[in-house]
Amino acid sequence: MKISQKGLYALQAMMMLARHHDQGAIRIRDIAYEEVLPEKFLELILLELKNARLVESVRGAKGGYQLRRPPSEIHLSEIIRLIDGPLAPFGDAEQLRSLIDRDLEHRALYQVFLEVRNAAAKILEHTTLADISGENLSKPRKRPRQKKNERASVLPMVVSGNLRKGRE
Amino acid sequence: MKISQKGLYALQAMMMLARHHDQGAIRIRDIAYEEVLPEKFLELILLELKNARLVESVRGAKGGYQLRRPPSEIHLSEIIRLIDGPLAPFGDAEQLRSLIDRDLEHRALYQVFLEVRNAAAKILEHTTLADISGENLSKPRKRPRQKKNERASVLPMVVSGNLRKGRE
DNA sequence: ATAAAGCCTACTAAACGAATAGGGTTTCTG
DNA sequence: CAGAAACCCTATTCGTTTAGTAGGCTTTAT
Repeated sequence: MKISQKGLYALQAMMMLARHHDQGAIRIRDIAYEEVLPEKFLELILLELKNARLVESVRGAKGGYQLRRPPSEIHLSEIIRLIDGPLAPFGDAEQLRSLIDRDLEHRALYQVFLEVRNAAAKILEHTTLADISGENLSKPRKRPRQKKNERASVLPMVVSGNLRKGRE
Repeated sequence: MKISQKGLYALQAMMMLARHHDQGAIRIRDIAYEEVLPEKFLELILLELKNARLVESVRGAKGGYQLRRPPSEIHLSEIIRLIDGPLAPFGDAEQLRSLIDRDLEHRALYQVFLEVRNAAAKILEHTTLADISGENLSKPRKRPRQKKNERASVLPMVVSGNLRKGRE
């Protein structure tokens, strides 16, 4: 899966809405300004997010956008799938399963593709806006406590020694 | 990371060359025929694989292509990075690390992207052509034995109960 | 009434993806 | 040594996608 510029904008906008959750509707202009996104393009993205029922709009003067669910119940996978399509590196999961069944010659290759998509899904289907938007101001009633540097579960802290091999 | 049609062709061609490893050079036409790939397009791909020194060519009549290393020493990540670029879902690993350092607002998001890329890298940097090309005829001197259904390490056997949620 | 918002469709320029075309160069073989 | 058989390499094409921009329409607060 490739995340496009548009996909990144969508994620950033959603993070911003998560930060300002329970502050009522936020205007497109304010989101665009705060996140430094092209306003008209953002408008299209929010429209899409609204049609997918991830956000809701308030029309007319004093209108704007807000999340339809609490940040802790919106997974990154939902946003990414909506804007950039399936998580699999090639085709989608269903297609890969079918190829694994039918294309004996390349079965093992598609199996690897499916493994990659499952690894991505595992992460993105378990990470929510609450995990990444730095707004544990709302309901942080889980786990003992953590002074600063919250969301320790999501940030693997340096991710450890990394197989680096030239490019990438 | 998104694997393009071209990337898939490259992987298929390499798998084919792996199967016919130690049989000398194979003509483009034969690869194209056996794998059912557009011949002229495949030619470009092989040229690229040659320039990246993953394969070598024999020119003139009776010429063709062959792997430069044994299949067990060619990782899928090498082919994918060459043809389709970095494994990260957005930018590349280096860029993501830099964004994690510099963009405090979106730090956690980029961290998630990096996790996804690391998960993909872990799989693709550890899977070789030998693992997926079904040619354990060469040097199968590892692990006790396995009658049929070899390469058990690579095929997670159904991948277990899968978080399925509508699309993907 | 009017201004402030979101709604929605259309358009565009540039880049990318997937090929195709065709002549050039090298090498085997008779 | 003359073909023919291969790979070599650059250019071109055509359709799609990406990343926007434009602008009028509708709804609502004041």
